[in-house]
Amino acid sequence: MVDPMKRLPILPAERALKIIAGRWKAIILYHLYEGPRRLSELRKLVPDISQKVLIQQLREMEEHQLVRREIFRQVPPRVDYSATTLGRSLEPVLLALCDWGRMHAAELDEVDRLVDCARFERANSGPIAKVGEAIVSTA
Amino acid sequence: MVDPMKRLPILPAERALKIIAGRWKAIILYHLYEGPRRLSELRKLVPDISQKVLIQQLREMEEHQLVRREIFRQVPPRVDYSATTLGRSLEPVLLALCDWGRMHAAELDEVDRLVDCARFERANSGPIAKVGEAIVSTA
DNA sequence: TGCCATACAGACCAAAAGGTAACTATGGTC
DNA sequence: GACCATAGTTACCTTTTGGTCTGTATGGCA
Repeated sequence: MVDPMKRLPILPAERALKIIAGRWKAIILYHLYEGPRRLSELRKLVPDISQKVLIQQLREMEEHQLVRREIFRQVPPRVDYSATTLGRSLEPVLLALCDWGRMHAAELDEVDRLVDCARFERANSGPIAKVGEAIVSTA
Repeated sequence: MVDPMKRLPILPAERALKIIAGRWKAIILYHLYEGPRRLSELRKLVPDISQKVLIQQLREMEEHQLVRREIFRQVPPRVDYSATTLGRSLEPVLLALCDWGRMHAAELDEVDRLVDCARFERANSGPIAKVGEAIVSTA
């Protein structure tokens, strides 16, 4: 049995990082913000992730209460994953990370390599702000 | 030789996470925000990190241009590390992470275990906001 | 009876990240 | 010549994370 809820870091910023820094968590959350999704749907939405890891990441997020898991007893089985309030509260933070990531790429002249993070970048889609300008999108 | 500047993720949010999610990067940056620091000083400020890993993290941040390294040819040698503009631009993001981490701990009733992140939490030191309220400290 | 779909679990492996401890280099001081 | 301090490097090991592939349970359907 895996230690349930093994202690998170005591420094808040590290705690937050530990919770969201999983290889696929941001993308998964991003899809869950649009509404509940079944495992099979998520697999299609994030095709590069293996099923085991997908479930792993979902379980960790469930443990940290970012995600809710609902089971419908049917055959074949149906399970819905959705973002909790706590999970949704992460959206502005992810948005800030996204903005900063874009800016960082701009500074290093690598914007071309970047892909849009659709919803995450709503705010400023124009020319990317450089260091002097606004950094966190004032929610 | 380690691959210099191996490609960062194409999704901005993931890129940002990759850059700042190192085990000690947030704390190191936090100390560099106060001014330039020598390696020996950082070692005292962050006693739990080993010298090898400290240097590793600094080098990665240098590569990503969050940190500047200045060498003064003296005996014994002197090397100063300081936050670049790009590094400083991360402060509001770390602040947002810190706030969210505090809130997350509050929701899970684990505030007691938390340690203050001094500068990172300047804004609201009063009772920690719960989910409904402001999440990102409006910089 | 065998096949389908869904949602898992488990064995096993590989790479990355983090950590320990010992070694190098420089040139001053005792 | 031995020792000091600073700022590294190196070999080696452990843990964590991510990944592949195969197996399982359920009950409907042909």
